[in-house]
Amino acid sequence: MHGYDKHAYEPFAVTVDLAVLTLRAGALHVLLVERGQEPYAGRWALPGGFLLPEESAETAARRELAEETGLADVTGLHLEQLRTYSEPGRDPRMRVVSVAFAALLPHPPEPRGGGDASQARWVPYDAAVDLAFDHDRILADARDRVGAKLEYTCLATAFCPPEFTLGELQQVYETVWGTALDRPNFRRKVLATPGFVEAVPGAARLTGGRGKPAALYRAGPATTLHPPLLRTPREGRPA
Amino acid sequence: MHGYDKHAYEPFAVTVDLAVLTLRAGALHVLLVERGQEPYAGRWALPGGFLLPEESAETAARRELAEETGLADVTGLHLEQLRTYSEPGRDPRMRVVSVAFAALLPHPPEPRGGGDASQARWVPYDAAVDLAFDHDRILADARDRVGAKLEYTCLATAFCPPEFTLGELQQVYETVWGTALDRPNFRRKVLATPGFVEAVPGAARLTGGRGKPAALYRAGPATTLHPPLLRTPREGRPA
DNA sequence: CCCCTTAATAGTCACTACGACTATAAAGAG
DNA sequence: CTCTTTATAGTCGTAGTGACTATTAAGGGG
Repeated sequence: MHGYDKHAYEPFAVTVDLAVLTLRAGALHVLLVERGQEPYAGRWALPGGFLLPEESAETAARRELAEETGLADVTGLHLEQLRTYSEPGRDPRMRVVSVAFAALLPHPPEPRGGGDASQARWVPYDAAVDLAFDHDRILADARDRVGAKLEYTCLATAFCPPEFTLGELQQVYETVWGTALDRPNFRRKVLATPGFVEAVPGAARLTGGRGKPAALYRAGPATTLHPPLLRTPREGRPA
Repeated sequence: MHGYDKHAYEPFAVTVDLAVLTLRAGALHVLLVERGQEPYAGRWALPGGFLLPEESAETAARRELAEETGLADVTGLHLEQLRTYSEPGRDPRMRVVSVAFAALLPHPPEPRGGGDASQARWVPYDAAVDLAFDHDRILADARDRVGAKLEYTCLATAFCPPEFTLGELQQVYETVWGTALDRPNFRRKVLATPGFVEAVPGAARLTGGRGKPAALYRAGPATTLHPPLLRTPREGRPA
């Protein structure tokens, strides 16, 4: 362990891969880049790249996101380590160990290609298939993780702008989980959880024109939900 | 991204570190090895070591566990990736990225030193301080993760032998969480969760001699708890 | 042998959380 | 003005659970 004598020290390439998720027009989207070179040239992939000698995986993840997509200094970016993929053969060129991240952001700007990516684009989650490397699996793992964390953390606000309506917050849950939620019950639950959201006094937003204006809320100081907001097996009514 | 042109490919050493947890005499213990060489020679550390070229991190974790501690082919070992630690400078010798695992096992055998470890030993969790590298942090993260997963998964049975009493299962929760639970309520909850445990027909075990013999149970097919078994802020009565 | 202790198991009660639902309020469209 | 849409308020019944009390089945000490 941690010694040179017993096992030869073998060098590995270490990369980061990012599953950047957001909500656009009520649908879950993921940020993909088109690969400019072999292997998998022309195929879509998650943004990512090699770790530099003097940076942590978290730092590298932010740098790569900025470089490849032009999403520099995004406000409200939630970055979270997913897991590390280390199966031999996952990169046909060489031995690569990749630290995968899930990133959530609100109000996504339009990305541009850059770095090694010929272009970058938001792609609906369901259309993001047949990706390069094992990125299909990483993306699925990211969605699973995010869906699970919605249950017992306040993560959902990471998909929302600084001020949002409860309807928008509910849309986050409905979109990620793929289920419909009862609006009064959702509202009761969120407001009953101390620190989840805070009312913005006197503010309201017209919801796309029609209907009663909704009150605005900000994310509160809480990070976990006690008790959790469970996604029950059979919930909601048809949308 | 994943190209050679833009960034130089920098080699890293990749290791695995294991936080192997078990219950001994009603207390949480962690498996530690004494380092045989610099850096941190003589200090206690989590078992672990370098990844070999043709193995995944999971494979390496099992191999290192066997090599360094003599715990070869342990039955009922639960191995789970925790996260990857990649801060520069976490190893004074060189740039090392480490994939950390949490491992749970029942009825631990007495380990022996081996490999690069001069000795291996079960250490009570609270006594496992001042470890080498950033292993204090990894160990704390492992305990947090296990404690959280007890709430919404059937992980607790991984600490128990194949057949166990509900009292033993409750001890797992109480020990990891550090709280006392009400026995009748715990029982009601566990038995009401389909697939958590299955009764072993006609079997009972004398519980240390005194008291009514307890019925024996096996782990059931379920993996998640719906609804979860929450550790509430103020729970239980003084032990 | 009886009674005490210990631990497992059974059952009660009240309160909370929540799913399902109805009702009201406030906006725009026609 | 009325219809539609969306937000918000409130009601009702039930499942889950915290806090208990009661009973059962073992060993130990007199």
